[in-house]
Amino acid sequence: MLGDSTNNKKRIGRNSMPSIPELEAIRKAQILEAALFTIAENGCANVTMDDICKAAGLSKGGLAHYYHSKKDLFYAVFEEFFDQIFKRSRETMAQKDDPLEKLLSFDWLYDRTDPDAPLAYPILFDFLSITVHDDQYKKLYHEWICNWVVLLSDALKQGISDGLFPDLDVEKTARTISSIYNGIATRWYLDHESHSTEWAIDAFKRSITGLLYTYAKK
Amino acid sequence: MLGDSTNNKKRIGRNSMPSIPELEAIRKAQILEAALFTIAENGCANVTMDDICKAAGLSKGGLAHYYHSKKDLFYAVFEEFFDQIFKRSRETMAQKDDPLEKLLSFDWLYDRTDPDAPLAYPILFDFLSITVHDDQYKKLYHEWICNWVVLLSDALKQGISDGLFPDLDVEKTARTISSIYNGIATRWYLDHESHSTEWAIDAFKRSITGLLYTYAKK
Amino acid sequence: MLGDSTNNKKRIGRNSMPSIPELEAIRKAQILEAALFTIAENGCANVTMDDICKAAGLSKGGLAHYYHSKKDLFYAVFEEFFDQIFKRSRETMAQKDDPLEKLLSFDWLYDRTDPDAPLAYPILFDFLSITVHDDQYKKLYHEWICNWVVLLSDALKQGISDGLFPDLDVEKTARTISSIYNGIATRWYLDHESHSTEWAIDAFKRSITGLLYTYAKK
Amino acid sequence: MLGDSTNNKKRIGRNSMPSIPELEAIRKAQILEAALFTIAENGCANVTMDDICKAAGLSKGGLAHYYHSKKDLFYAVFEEFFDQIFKRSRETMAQKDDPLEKLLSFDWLYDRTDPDAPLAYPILFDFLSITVHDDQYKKLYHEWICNWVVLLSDALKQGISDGLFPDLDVEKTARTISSIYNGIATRWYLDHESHSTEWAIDAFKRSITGLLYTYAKK
DNA sequence: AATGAATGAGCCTTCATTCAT
DNA sequence: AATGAATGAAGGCTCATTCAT
Repeated sequence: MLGDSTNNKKRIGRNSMPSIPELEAIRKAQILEAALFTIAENGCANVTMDDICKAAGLSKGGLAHYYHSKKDLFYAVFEEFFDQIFKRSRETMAQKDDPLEKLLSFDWLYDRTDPDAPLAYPILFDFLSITVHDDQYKKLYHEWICNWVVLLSDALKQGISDGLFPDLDVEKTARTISSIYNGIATRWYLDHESHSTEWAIDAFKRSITGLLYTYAKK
Repeated sequence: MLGDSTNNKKRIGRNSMPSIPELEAIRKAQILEAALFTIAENGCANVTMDDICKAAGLSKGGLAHYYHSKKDLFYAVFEEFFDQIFKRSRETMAQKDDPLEKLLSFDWLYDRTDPDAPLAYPILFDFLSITVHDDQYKKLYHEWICNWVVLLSDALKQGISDGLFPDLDVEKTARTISSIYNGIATRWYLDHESHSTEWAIDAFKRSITGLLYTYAKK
Repeated sequence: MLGDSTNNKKRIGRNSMPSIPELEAIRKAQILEAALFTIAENGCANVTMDDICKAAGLSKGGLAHYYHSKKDLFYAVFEEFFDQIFKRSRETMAQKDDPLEKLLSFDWLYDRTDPDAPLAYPILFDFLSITVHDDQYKKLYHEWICNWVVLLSDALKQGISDGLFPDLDVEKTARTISSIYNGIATRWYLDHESHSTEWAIDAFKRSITGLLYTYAKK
Repeated sequence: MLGDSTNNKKRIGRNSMPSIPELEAIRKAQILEAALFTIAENGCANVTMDDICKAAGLSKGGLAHYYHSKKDLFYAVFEEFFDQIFKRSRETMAQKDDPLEKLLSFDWLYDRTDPDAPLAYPILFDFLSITVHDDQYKKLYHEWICNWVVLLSDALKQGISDGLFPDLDVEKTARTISSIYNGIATRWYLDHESHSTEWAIDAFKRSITGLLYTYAKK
């Protein structure tokens, strides 16, 4: 999960330093987590380094010791975010055997009670709005999509070889499936009033099952 | 189109303006258009009031006379943006007679040579990232989606009564169609390298035609 | 004189604005003067923009309106400083008719009661220490020296044509004279305890009169 | 020479150091030398303690162990600098027998290929600009000048007793000579474009020989 | 209606110094 | 003796907003 610590507001005293060698990794993880929460809650545009310092229990200088600029830190947050989201996606998918169930295994992201939802969506929309004007972010987006397409492609290939799916254009299908997922997710998250979780899951299933046959090569 | 003036950067001489009461409307339109262009180019986070003043050919005080705060101005920009996008969508759809063609008439938004593309996408992503944290924006988003769903629903209803589409749940289908459109558009715009216009149009068509039958009531 | 205003600490009220068109020049002069005093008193290294704001009776933003960065402002201060010092030097020299007296007319700079002394020396030493590491400053230094050499050369030429000085290498002599002046001035200002004004004036005169004959071409 | 070590940037292994009481002297010398180089290269205003730590191959804490504040360290650097410069001056002068040659023996400081030049001048100008506002520095300057005047006075006295120089006011002459040297050196270093080494040496010789007779007591 | 000078809060960043280990 | 993590004050700069003209 994205925010796994139980005490993310605790001030870091000079005494509580865990031995030494992993300190940097530990601190960076603390900072990233604090930043993730803070950004998710308030939006990139409204988050100050001070906010993150407070959330991380560090002073300005302490934070600067690990991340040298706001830009660096934010980018690291997004990298970490995609890592974790992708990790969870892969794990969730791996728990299913049936190829179709694998494709549909992302519906945990349509779950408002899931602890990742209030983090993932705000982060994602901030990410996209930055990406429009930033090539480094564009590259990260591209890589994330690639990873995801590979994941979906594997499930599709398995379905084809199992004879469950028709012979279809795997990559294109995977890209379309993931796009649809994103489209429905956006709507579900931002206009909850008109888009229930049931609608989202249902729409996703219908779209995907429909697609499998439209993309059939013959 | 979103930016319709032909001389968007020209400084406006004070003398050549009509001293009539419509001056306010004229000035507000000038400002909105200038702001729209400026935001689209640089992103909300990077746009200053000064930037917009320059683009609008007005001074700080002049702009303040019409929009009393940055927040007000930006909200007005987004309102205007959705108005114009929706207007164009409706007009484009009205040019088609066939219900299916109506549903597919949005593919002008997958056209990189369309002058609206470099405006609409940046504005949209900025809008979404603000919406996450702002209820006023959430309301505007909701209304925009409603309008769009009505538009699509009309086409769907016509298709059903014409016997071209099966009897399906009109509203849900409309919501799903518009979500899919958004999902594909996001991908197409932000990862052009891997998502061609051909893919986008094709994916959109396949998804929609597939959907029409999955949503059939029986 | 370098600091000519009588009330350089007065706060600038919004009411006291003198008409309009020369406002920028007036403000810039106020700021430069305030900065000059502040730097002279505390040294570049210890002066903050806030100090200068206070001295100039302006807010941070007000100052930024006229000088966009500390670097810009400081450079402008040094430019102004050299302008004024040179202007005074030229005027003082012009008051003498005799060529030798012209060469010696700089002794006003060995006058501790002269209001320029406590400004000029601190500014000069700060300038030189920056110049070591800054090519833009080197250029300004070069130009200043050029101007001064021209001034001295004119006096030397007059002395030669009047038959008062031997035929000598004018430029080299001028450069040496000005260097000697600087050397003595430095000593006089920074080690007053051991270098009286009388010593300075006397040393300067002896050096110059001695020089006139060593530089004779024959 | 000012920077005498051959491996000025090499990191110092802790093990290879003698654990004897002279360690402190060794460390202090390392630090001073590193600081001298760093300040000369970048200027006091631009040098951080970190820069010096890196140059000295020590950590922040390690440096703090020997010099308790930046101010302390910098002052020690300037003390050391004057010591070394003076030492070299005295040795160079001692190599000459003729009193006039002794007076002129400083021309090694007009040598751009001399390894001390790029250190001595930057350090000197930084020193002077600090001295303006600091009484401790003023005292150091005063002492340095005293030492130098003594050195020159000895040569002058020898010249008088040898009958080579007229009977002149020794101290005043010494002060003037050293001032002239400084004046020419400043010019030579900071405006190389217009002041060649030949000019500097020549101007220095002419000034001094001229002086010897103007300062004659009768 | 329009200008733009002026404000001042707020932000990111730097850096000398401290201190537990 | 030496490290380097952490502090926190301070500084330069930005920018939305105000207001006299």
